[in-house]
Amino acid sequence: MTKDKKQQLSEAIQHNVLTLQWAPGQDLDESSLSLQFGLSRTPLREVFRDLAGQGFLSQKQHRNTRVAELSHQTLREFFQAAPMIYSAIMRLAAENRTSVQVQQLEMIQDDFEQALASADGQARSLANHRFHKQTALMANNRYLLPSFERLLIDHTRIGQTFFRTAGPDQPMSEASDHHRQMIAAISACDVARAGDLAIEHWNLSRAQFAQFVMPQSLDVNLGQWIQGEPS
Amino acid sequence: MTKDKKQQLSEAIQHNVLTLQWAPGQDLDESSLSLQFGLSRTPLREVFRDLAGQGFLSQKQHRNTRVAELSHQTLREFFQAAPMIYSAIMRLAAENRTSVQVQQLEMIQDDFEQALASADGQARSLANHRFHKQTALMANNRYLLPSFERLLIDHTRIGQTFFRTAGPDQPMSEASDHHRQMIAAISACDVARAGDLAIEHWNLSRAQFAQFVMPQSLDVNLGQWIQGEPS
DNA sequence: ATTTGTTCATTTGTATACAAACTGTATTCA
DNA sequence: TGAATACAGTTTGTATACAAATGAACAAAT
Repeated sequence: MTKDKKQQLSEAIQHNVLTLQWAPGQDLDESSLSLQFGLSRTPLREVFRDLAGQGFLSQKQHRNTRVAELSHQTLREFFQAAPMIYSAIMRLAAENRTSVQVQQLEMIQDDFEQALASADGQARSLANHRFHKQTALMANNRYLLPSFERLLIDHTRIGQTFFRTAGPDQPMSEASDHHRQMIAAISACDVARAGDLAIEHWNLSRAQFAQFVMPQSLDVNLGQWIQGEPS
Repeated sequence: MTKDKKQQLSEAIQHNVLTLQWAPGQDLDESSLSLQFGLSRTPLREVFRDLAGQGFLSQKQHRNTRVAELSHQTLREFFQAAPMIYSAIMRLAAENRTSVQVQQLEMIQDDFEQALASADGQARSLANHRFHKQTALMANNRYLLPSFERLLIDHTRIGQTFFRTAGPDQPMSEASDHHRQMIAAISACDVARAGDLAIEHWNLSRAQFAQFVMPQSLDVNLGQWIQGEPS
């Protein structure tokens, strides 16, 4: 049972984008990818279009498809939207979750803790991604989902540095504690508590961002400077 | 300068979906549409995919593309998400707007008032759609935008009945007043006031929904009953 | 009489050839 | 030398032919 090739391609792209193996703004080549995945350009372009719609890639007329940019302006918009959406998703998850979904979330959290124990930054980060994606599934709201997923994509990309660098110590285990408390709140349908936890968890992330992102954001500005200067 | 055919097609589809000329759940035929618009199936399918990603259409593997459904469950999710997103967009619009955008919004509002004066329900509804879409542009946040646009699509579809039925009297002029006050708040960068107005405006909509939508929602349930019964 | 299986027509999905648009290089002219 | 332009090569966009999947009609069997 070889899984759908388009699905495989889509997941591979998502993986490469989320883990920063493909850098923000990086160009993608249709023909080489279609060769690599044994697909013709038509279905490949459909996958590109889907992923562009979801915020993984970005497309412009007659220009090559790129990995979605991650600029200074992007970060600003991110901070404006994230706390509200995260807490809303968490509240709705507590309200609408099914018990099966709670069990799945617990399994995902087990994976996350295992990943934390390992030294593999990508595994940690992706497990964290899956955890939050599952909460969004539990919230079960088609209107909020697209915004949340876009936030999560960039949150995961920004968090790469953090998950790669940090050991299995303080802030990591704090995040994991939050996850456990979230599961408890969601499981108990405690809407208010779930919302509060989202904010608390978010504040932890914000601290990480301040530490790890700002240098990168500086790099971006530097790049613009260099481009603007005479050679 | 004949505009891009794909663009034309996309706008035509959006129009038909928003005005309910194409009913929720209605099947679309690729070959007939591609004939009609003088496009081959390849670019047509790309437009379908885009619009499905934006929430106008819905697609499933090996099944024909349909107009996005509008079910009882959808409405429930709509009411859970709309107040929060609407007020957030309005607050951000007040924060981030440019003066050019304010001028554009005023022009759109003029169109809206003209449409109200006319008897054309579609024109009213679409003008209202454009007004709110412009506020979303002013909010200038790529994360919130997709959720807001999805909400607006279904808001406009649900509102069709209302805009078609009502005369140019009480609730209509109240909505228009709200728009004017929103423009003032946004123009003055009064973030809190803009957020409050969004809620107020939304409550007006909610009242309309209670009046006009519930019968439709009953129809849906009825349809399910009939299907479940032996003939 | 209802269910199960098979066939065929229709529709969706993919490959490929071709057309249009863009990018970089070289050449021309001031 | 420098700007503008024309050309070539590469990449994106479209048309079309073909393959795969689905659903409806009909036959067979329990």
